[in-house]
Amino acid sequence: MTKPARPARNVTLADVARYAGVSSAVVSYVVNNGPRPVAPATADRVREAIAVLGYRPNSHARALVSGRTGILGLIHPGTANPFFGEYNDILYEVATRHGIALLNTNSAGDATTERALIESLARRSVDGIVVMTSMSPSDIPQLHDPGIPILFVDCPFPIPGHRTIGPNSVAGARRVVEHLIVVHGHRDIAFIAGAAEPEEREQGWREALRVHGLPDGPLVRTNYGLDGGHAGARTLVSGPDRPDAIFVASDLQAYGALHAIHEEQVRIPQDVAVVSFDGNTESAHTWPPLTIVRQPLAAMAEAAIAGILGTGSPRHDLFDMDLIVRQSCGCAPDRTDHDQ
Amino acid sequence: MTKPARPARNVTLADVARYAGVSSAVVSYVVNNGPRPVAPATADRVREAIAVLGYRPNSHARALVSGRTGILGLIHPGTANPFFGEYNDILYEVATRHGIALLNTNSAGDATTERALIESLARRSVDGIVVMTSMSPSDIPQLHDPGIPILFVDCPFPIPGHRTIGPNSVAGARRVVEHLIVVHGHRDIAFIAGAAEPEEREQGWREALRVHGLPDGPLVRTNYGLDGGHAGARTLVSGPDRPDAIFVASDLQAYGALHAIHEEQVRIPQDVAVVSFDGNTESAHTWPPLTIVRQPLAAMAEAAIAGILGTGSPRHDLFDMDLIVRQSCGCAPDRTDHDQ
DNA sequence: GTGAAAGCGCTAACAC
DNA sequence: GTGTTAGCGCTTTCAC
Repeated sequence: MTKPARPARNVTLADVARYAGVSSAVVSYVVNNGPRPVAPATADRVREAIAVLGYRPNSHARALVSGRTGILGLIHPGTANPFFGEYNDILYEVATRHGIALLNTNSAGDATTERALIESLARRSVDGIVVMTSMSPSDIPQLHDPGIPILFVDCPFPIPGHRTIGPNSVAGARRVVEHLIVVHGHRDIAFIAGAAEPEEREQGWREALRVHGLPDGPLVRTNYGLDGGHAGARTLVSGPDRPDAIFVASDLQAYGALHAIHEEQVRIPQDVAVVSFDGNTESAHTWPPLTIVRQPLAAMAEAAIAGILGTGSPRHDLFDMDLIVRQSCGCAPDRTDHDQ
Repeated sequence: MTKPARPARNVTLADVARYAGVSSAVVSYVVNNGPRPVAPATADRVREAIAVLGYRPNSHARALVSGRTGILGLIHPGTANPFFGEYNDILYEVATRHGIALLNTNSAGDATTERALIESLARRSVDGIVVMTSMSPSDIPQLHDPGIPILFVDCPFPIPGHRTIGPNSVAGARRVVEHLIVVHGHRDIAFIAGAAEPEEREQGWREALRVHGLPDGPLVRTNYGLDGGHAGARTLVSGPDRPDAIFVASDLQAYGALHAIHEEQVRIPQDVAVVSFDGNTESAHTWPPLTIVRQPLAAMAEAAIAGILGTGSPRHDLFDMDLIVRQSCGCAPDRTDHDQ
């Protein structure tokens, strides 16, 4: 990556100062609107010099002096998963509103990679790190202090010494499963789980069943991808005792599940109802449109950025999820529901 | 993992030097493996000092001296769109392999925002910018030289003075439409277009029709989102003269289109075949699974990173797309096709 | 093989 | 209201 061909030397503050006939301090004051006042006429001259010379402050020099970079590290498990893609967009929007930029990295959902990324991001001297974590409680002990603030989002459990944010998964899962029970009268409700542990969604599913006096339904543990959902649903639906309904642990898995169920020529929701967890935009456009519990991404992103920028006192915050009823559970179609 | 009261001042090279009883130059040589040799014993002492003190080089000081940051700016239209989400992941993978980090920004598909982002990224002193561009040829004149290398990906047209990379959309579109004509004998093939201009996909569609002596089919111009595809397909399918088949300009629109067609109780592919353009992972799991032409993301990402890191001589490269046949066109199911 | 020292471009005391 | 200047932490030339 040899790239010398650029202007021999970049335009610096000193150049601007010379051109405007002022000191470099004044140029700095103008550029930063402070911390000291500058006479309007002088400021104009400086601004003109900046324009003429095409001056652009060197953010590294600035960071070196001020100690802050205006850049936050972000670790996600891959934006190919639309859930994290949407989360990423919202986090970006909030961060931008705060004038801060995001250095994106991809953990591929692996806790070890995630830890390495935290280290590497710290080395890049970011101001802090937001991680859509893939860690289990058992991974926590191996987490070293990177010397900069870290905040965990999409994190179901508290991490001592850190700010953590997540959806209230137990309540969310319970809510959508109870919809299946109470509104549609389903009694044999299966669960397609992800690989995570502990599994709050599983807990919510069990609670709903228990509270309504129902036995545990079948559980298939699989990966969080499309193919995981596909394989899981095929198993559940092709067997002799097909469940009345399936609660799927994530939208992505649900897309795969829908596919498998259609392949098996089983009707949704007549033969088997399907509901899922996350609430991607696309879940409104599957066939049939998915009934889901949605994570309040905007609120969580807001809290995350505020948290990492603020004092970040260790705390675990759970956000309530919204039930969005569409057709895959058996509810009547509503021509406008896909706009939600 | 309680935060062990952050050291008042960060550990610097000088601290390490002092601790190891050497000069700061030697520490630098050890840290960077050069440019001058260090005696093994000395190097070991230095490495120990680094470990003991928990020294972490300050990347900004380094960037200030070296003039390079190891960070590339990336502009995408939003990772909520899984196509760009996947593109983002692959670009990250390739960039990481080259030891460089990515500062992500979101243009929301708006050319004006995109230009502003280029400016703002340049101000952040990145080494270069990769743009998944949303510009039309008419936006080009307003593009100012940001003083750092820019490379445009997902760019259908050449931009004077810049390296541009894109899929061979005309050929790709033509290929999938010809599949509809040649293999399935469809004659009345509609097109759901995106808002882009010029529209190479439209051109490919027209070419396929023309070459086979078919009249132009109906065209619906809409936005690139799920709802655009939904509305477009509803229009096409609910009218009196429903086409035999629909070519949709992007996967995301196709998802919406599939939804609308199911809602209208029109069978796919028996009553209307659907094919689309991009090739997201999810397209293998829609119902029915989509026949698509796929963009060779890996190859394009490789070329993009190599291009921005290299000399970047202005050039326009088009990459051939792959036809992936699944069921939405009318081809027979294949139990393994969703693994593609 | 190692050390001294000159900056990289900027901010913010501090002096005037 | 403006100028002078001392660093921020690092790389690298140049002496030894």
